[in-house]
Amino acid sequence: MTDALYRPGEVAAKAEVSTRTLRYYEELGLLNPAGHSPGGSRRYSDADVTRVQRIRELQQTMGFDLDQIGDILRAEDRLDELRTDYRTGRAKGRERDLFLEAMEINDRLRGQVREKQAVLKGFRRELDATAARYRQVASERGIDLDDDRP
Amino acid sequence: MTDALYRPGEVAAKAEVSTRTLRYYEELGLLNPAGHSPGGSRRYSDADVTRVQRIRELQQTMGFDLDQIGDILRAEDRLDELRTDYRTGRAKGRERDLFLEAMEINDRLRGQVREKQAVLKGFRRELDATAARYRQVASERGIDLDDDRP
DNA sequence: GGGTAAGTTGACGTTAACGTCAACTCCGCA
DNA sequence: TGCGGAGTTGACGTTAACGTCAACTTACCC
Repeated sequence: MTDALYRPGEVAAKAEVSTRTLRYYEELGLLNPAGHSPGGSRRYSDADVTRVQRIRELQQTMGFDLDQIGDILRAEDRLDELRTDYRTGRAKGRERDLFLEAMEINDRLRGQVREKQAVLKGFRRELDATAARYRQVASERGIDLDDDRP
Repeated sequence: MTDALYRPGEVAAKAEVSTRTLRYYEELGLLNPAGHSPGGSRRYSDADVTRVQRIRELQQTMGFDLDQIGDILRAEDRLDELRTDYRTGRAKGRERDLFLEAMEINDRLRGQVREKQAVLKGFRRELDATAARYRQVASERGIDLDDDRP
């Protein structure tokens, strides 16, 4: 249970973003500092740090824009909410509805990921096929591609 | 061998982009109309159309920006060039070098795709795991998620 | 407790990837 | 051959995702 709080600069370094970016994410409602110093300076938790890293991953390698990322994060936050509701017994007779909502959110995300995976797979197949063609022609011509000649 | 030529508006419709986008791609050197009408209006070939579609795919689902896409397209164009050089015998004694260059280009692209695939796989595993947890807890509690109650 | 590095808000600047006029020109066909 | 829709260049507008600068205020460290 590490409940350390970090200053903006530290978080920025850890997540490889600028402090401006942290404030921008906050402005968009994607990130909220775990707390503030008595003077009003932002203090971030470990969870905040991983959240920033997650945003970057979703943005860079998944290609989502910050708006879609907002949707995803809100969905995930909602899942956490539902879980707590459930565990604290606050769900009363609504457990099944909670589960259904949670799984619907989950399914939506999975759909998006699968789509991207399919496109990537196709792209990669092309590349592999091209590589194979090169190798074959080379071998037909008796050219050794693996040998590192001086 | 369909050597039909299309007008900007037709291409825009086929590829679901604006004519402005076509001119922008041309400005960036990503796309060059197969020809022009006597009066100077652009005329595109089928190859041009698929090139536009490819640009969009690389941009939207692969998350590359137009600059990186430029690199990729140039690499692929270079591969074509090498192939023609090779087939027309223009390569003389350089065949092996040509192959090596071609495969290096190919490998770079494959590396980028693999990276993205890895991240996607991880993301999807998380989602699957979450879904599995929900299902398990639900079954433990005797909640039937598949049934559509009225 | 005083200096300096770090943080704050506010505002304007920047870049990519187009959208949107405006003012002409071109193309196809009746 | 004339006319309405499609195309052309040039220029300026727009949005997302920050960068940057200014003018202060806070936070630590000796």
